[in-house]
Amino acid sequence: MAVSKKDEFTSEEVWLADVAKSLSHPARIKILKMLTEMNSCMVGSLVDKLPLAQATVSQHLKELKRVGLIEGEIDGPKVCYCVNNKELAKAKSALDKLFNKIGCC
Amino acid sequence: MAVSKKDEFTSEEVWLADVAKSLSHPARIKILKMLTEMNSCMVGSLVDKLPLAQATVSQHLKELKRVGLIEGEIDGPKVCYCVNNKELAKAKSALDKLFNKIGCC
DNA sequence: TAAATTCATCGTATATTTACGATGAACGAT
DNA sequence: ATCGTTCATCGTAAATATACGATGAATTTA
Repeated sequence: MAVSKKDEFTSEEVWLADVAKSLSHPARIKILKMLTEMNSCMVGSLVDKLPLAQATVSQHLKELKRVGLIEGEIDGPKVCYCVNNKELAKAKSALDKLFNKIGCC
Repeated sequence: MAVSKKDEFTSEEVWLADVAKSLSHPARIKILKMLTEMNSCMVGSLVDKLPLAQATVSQHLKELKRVGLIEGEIDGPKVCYCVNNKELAKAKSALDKLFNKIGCC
């Protein structure tokens, strides 16, 4: 974008937009589901089940980690990713609040 | 992106990601709130209260309209925008479903 | 009809996102 | 110590997103 104007909005709006951004790619939505469903959560397992290269999956994981929706724990040469229930609940609650606020035009 | 891989995901995942994308900018979140709060919903009124140029606001409205979260009704030389409660409810429900599905790692 | 208002769209510049192969770091196994 | 595995990061290419001024279409008003 030319120059970001995000400073001009409330931090709540910026944060919620950021959470939404982290959910704005089908691969990341699928990853969140997979981390819940799979017993194993090694990156390799995710790569096997996604139509994306390892580097790309790693990038998506980084984005989810950036906003705190997942956490990674190093386990030898592997990394075990896990959803962050606390942050997830916070996001759910904020989205609920937004959707309850809007929609009575 | 190089070449989109979105075809490789379910249409539900793609749609939900698309809804999230439409919420992924603070201006669009603010617009949804404003359309709910304001009695008037003319584009000019939105532009007055946003730190963005008219052309930019129009682009954000287009994005919200694209996914169906708002609708615009022509009223003379003006356009009255309005949240689409039906689509909003659908989005809320789908996000609820997602958040209930994930998060028990 | 002419002028003013309202808004979408075009053109454009810059930033960010998405995707991949290649490389490198960390670790376990041999 | 060397090798293979696992994953993050770098570099890069192409697509999208964000922002704005300028322009144009539609409509109302003078």
